[in-house]
Amino acid sequence: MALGKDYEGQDCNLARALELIGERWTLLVVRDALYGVRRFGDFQAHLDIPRAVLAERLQHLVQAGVLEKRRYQPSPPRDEYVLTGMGQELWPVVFTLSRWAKRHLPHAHSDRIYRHIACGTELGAMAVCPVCEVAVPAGDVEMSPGSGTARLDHVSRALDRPHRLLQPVAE
Amino acid sequence: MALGKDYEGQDCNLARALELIGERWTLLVVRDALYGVRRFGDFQAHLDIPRAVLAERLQHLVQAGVLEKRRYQPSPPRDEYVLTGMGQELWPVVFTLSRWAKRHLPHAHSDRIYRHIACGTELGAMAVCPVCEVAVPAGDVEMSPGSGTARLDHVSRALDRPHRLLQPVAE
DNA sequence: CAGAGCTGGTTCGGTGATTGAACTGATGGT
DNA sequence: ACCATCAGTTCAATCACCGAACCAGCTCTG
Repeated sequence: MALGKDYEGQDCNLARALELIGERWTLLVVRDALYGVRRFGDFQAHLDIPRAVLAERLQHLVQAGVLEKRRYQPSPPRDEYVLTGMGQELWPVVFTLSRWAKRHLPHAHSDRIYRHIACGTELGAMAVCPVCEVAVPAGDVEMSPGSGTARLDHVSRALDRPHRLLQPVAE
Repeated sequence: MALGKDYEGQDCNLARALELIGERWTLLVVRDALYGVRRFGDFQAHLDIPRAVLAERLQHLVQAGVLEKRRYQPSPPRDEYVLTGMGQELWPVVFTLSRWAKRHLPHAHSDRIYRHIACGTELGAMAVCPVCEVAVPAGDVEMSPGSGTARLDHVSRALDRPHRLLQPVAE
């Protein structure tokens, strides 16, 4: 969002959360991270976001402890951004909101399907597996794309195959 | 946020949802509506939001079908904004995000407590009642304020007493 | 009946965030 | 030496947000 960025007067958990992940693009960055996107260029290609904004958002998320910046090769020095435990626990938020949109917003096409890997069942309300009756964490979820994407970048193509959440997208 | 407002390239439910409720203030308006705030002046007093922005957000939410504008007195003509079914189903989103903030963000004080009215149990993950084992809709939730608010407006004071969600705040 | 007050907005100039395009810098491949 | 890749940074123009002031319909009070 273009937000002035704080909600100072609101002494409320929700407002605190929104100061962090309520900024424009931020929750989509988290979603991509859940999908296994880790590199600056991959976020950029998939989200089509101005590089300056992406850099700023990643830095915020690292500062807040949602992402961790981690060197994956020494030379040339390259870093990747990986979700921390705290970041992974945003999965229910992302899932719940996405599910709401699917049920209530008209133009929500491209419905990806999320299954509990242990049993293959599609997740129900609140990211709970209706068979196992447990809340399924992101790492135990497989995503299969619904109708395929209209995007052509390499990240979108990689995500067009069934894919375990948090697993790095194949290059 | 100052958000540009669309995420055109993202053929994704989440992006659709964020185009609507991802704008600055919007989710706080929904939260207040869940708390039973209905009138323009009450939203304004409680959120401390510029009136122009509030007017625009309310209009968006009405257009999208999240809120309904309803005349509550003929003369002088006065309207109130009430959550539709679609709007009420944002409760799990609000609860999940609020709970995440409470668990993971440092300065999340003022933790309100949410109980299942039928049995008095505090809600667990995903807005599920741990005793009854059902997902509790907003109308069956009672909120009690945790540590009391720092705000002095009449809406905050009204919400400082235990209160059933969706029930209009007493004037 | 004049004037003040309440509710629910709209208008407006100034500030700050976002955008896209161009540029940098370190490194590696040929 | 030359080109390419990755991960950013810089910059001018645009857009959204901000707060304060203004407005309109109606009612209440003196």
